[in-house]
Amino acid sequence: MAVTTARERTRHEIVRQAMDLFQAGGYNATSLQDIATAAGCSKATVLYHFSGKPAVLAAVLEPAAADLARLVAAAAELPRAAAQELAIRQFIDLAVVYRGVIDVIQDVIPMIAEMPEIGPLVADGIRLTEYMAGSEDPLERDLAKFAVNGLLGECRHSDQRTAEDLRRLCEIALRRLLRHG
Amino acid sequence: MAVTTARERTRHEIVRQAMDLFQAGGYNATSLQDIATAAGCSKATVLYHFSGKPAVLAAVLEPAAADLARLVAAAAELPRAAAQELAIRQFIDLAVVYRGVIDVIQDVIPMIAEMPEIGPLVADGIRLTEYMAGSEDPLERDLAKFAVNGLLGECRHSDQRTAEDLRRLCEIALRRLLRHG
DNA sequence: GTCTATACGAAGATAGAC
DNA sequence: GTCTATCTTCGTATAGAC
Repeated sequence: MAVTTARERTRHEIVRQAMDLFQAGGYNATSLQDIATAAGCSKATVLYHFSGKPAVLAAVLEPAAADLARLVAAAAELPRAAAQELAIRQFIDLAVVYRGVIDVIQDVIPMIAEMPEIGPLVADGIRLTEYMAGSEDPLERDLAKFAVNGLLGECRHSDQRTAEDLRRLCEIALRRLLRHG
Repeated sequence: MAVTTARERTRHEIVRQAMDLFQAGGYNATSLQDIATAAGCSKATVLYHFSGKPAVLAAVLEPAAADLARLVAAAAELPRAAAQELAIRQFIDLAVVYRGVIDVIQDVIPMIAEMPEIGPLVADGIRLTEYMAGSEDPLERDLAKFAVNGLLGECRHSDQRTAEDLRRLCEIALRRLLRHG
């Protein structure tokens, strides 16, 4: 698919500009008009390519969502202890790589229930916390969710922290919080 | 002050209804019209009593903000180890008592920078994490923030968990994350 | 002082011309 | 496929009734 249609070019440019705007100013503070202006088209054009603002968000999150889905699928093939090991290690990798995207997600958590477009991402996220817990004990599961919430918070304004600092902090926090069972 | 003026009654009713609506549907999803209708007055009346929607939020958060300010002031009087002890124990108490309010705060974190009305609350929250860290080591401070972020997340949809479960989870998580130094 | 009525600009979204 | 024009609802502002 080296052929790039006009449709694909416009779509891609909208997603690219939306990503930058979401990261710089947050999802809610970015209007469709802002995105349209940055992409060099009209608001109506954005809404021709995407069914609404949430659909633009879903397109921005898509690469991270795909990697997360791959991780969850891989963990499903493993025995519990190995799945926990994989989930923890890979989750930190994903968090570091996609920390800008996670910063965007923060903005949006309160409205997740009203955005079916990113439902699969959320479902995979929950499944990941279950693998990270490494147990069906409700307390361990809550601690895993606690860990993920803490990590999400650390990705806020993630441009003010180096990738190495973030990785080190995540490793220590997850080691302290999890696998005490 | 047993005398309740009409002014105070209207104001109080607006705050009470706003609290319920914010908790049920979130701050962003609740319009001034919703609040006015629930309180049995017009949108303009809400804006007569409060300078804008953020001011309504500040009034809703005020009791929690006052208790947090008292806690921070008390911690400031103590030596570091005692302040850490107090901060951790009391923070859990506040989180359990005000878990509904914390649920509301979640909705609003992304826009905190543009809401000077709740600036003092935020400043006290940051100071509290410093006491909870019990050290000026940047890593311990980040872990304390990590702990607070995790706890905020656990207060989401807090009506689906008993106060005892929440308290137990918080105590375990904070014990694991903090005072390892 | 307390409140209603009305109006404004910007938001997300839709309809229809080109 | 992209545009302009339009709709509704939001937060906000103000003029004036009682």
